[in-house]
Amino acid sequence: MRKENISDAVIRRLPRYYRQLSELYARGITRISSLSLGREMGITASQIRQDFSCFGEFGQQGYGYRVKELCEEIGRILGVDRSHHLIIVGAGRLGKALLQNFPFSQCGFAVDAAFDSSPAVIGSTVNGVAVRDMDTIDVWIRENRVDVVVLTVPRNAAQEITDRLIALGVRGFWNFTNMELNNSNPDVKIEDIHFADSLLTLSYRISHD
Amino acid sequence: MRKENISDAVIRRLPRYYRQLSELYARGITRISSLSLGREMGITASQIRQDFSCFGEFGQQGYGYRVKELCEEIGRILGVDRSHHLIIVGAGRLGKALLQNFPFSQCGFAVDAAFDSSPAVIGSTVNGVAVRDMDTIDVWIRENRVDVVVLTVPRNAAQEITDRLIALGVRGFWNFTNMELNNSNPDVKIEDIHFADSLLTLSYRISHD
DNA sequence: TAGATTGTTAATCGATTAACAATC
DNA sequence: TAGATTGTTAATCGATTAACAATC
Repeated sequence: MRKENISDAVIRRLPRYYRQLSELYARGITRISSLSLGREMGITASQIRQDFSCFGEFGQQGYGYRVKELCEEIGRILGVDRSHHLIIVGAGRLGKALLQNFPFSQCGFAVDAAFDSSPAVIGSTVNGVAVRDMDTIDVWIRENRVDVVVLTVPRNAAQEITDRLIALGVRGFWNFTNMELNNSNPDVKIEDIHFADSLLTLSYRISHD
Repeated sequence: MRKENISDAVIRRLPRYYRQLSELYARGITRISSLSLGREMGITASQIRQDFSCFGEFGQQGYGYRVKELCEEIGRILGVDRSHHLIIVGAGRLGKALLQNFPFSQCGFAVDAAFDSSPAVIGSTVNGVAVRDMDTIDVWIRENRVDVVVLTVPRNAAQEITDRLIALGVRGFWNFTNMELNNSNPDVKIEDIHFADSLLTLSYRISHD
């Protein structure tokens, strides 16, 4: 039974399913049951079937799921096939490291440009992506499709730049600034990467039990 | 009422409380009620009081919480005051970027060394930290305290290196390899940073609703 | 003292798990 | 056909919220 409202917990499991199924496919495995997929991932077969059933009926009774088809299906649900357009705002060390290392295209994202306000990097090219003057971002966004902005600017500039980009119509932010960004517009989606929170969680777990 | 078993959901909120309280303290605010803290963070006062009560009684009826004390208390719970010892395994772009940018000391971690197997980086120093030969890591771990290993090695080497480090007694891993690491030892704590999962979650949310 | 706000118990809500009829 | 495994409904479990006596 397809649902209209998918819970956050389910959504956050989708990339894991996608990753696991891609690996199974790479290993040459063509079919899998919820039971064995669950064993590999450390979750119950029940949960897997519940999760998938939010989006449709992808399996066959008595057989299981076809790995390739299910993987593609989940990819479509995640939007991997949509070739979203993305720009990087802040071409410091972190911005550059992402440009050089992160497989944006595998996630369905085309990196169209990077922006920075430092003359030291403006005009340079990182991994085939031109670094442009931050002052020209307004024009650029009006003339180009931008689905997601990767925020790798300094903490203190983060909120101001975000407000400006939202006003220009940007609706997706991948936030590396370690700042909790304020935003009242429900159409704006912000996904935070909080390195410190992650490390502190680990710190807690090695300090206790 | 102090609890023995703290849920994962609570633990993952602790760094957020810590961050928020640090900011309040920096702003010069000395006291806060669960109600106003909740407003700032977008969670209910009830949840805040429940969360804190897992660890002790930090507030005063009719008054609220002293920001400085509560912040320090949560810091202690997270282990920020313990000066944990950490090494970086894999001094490629990502490892270097973390060394240069991440405030390990603010999280209570001392970075004692980095390791890599490439002669191009062995012997160099990144942000004051020496990059050593991966072949010498066994000896090093035996002679030095290592609470956490930051894993920034290539995907295909990740599992093998992890197994080796676990055998050497390492119990905490901050995993940037984008691999699901297998581990059967319940004392070993692994905290994953899955960039791709995060971006795909964002992709889903901008593609739907 | 009166007002405010805690810590905690009880009620609600939502997510996970179990069970099973449907069917490949 | 018999066995396997799905999709879905019902039961359970856990986490969040509400309520309130205790008390600063």
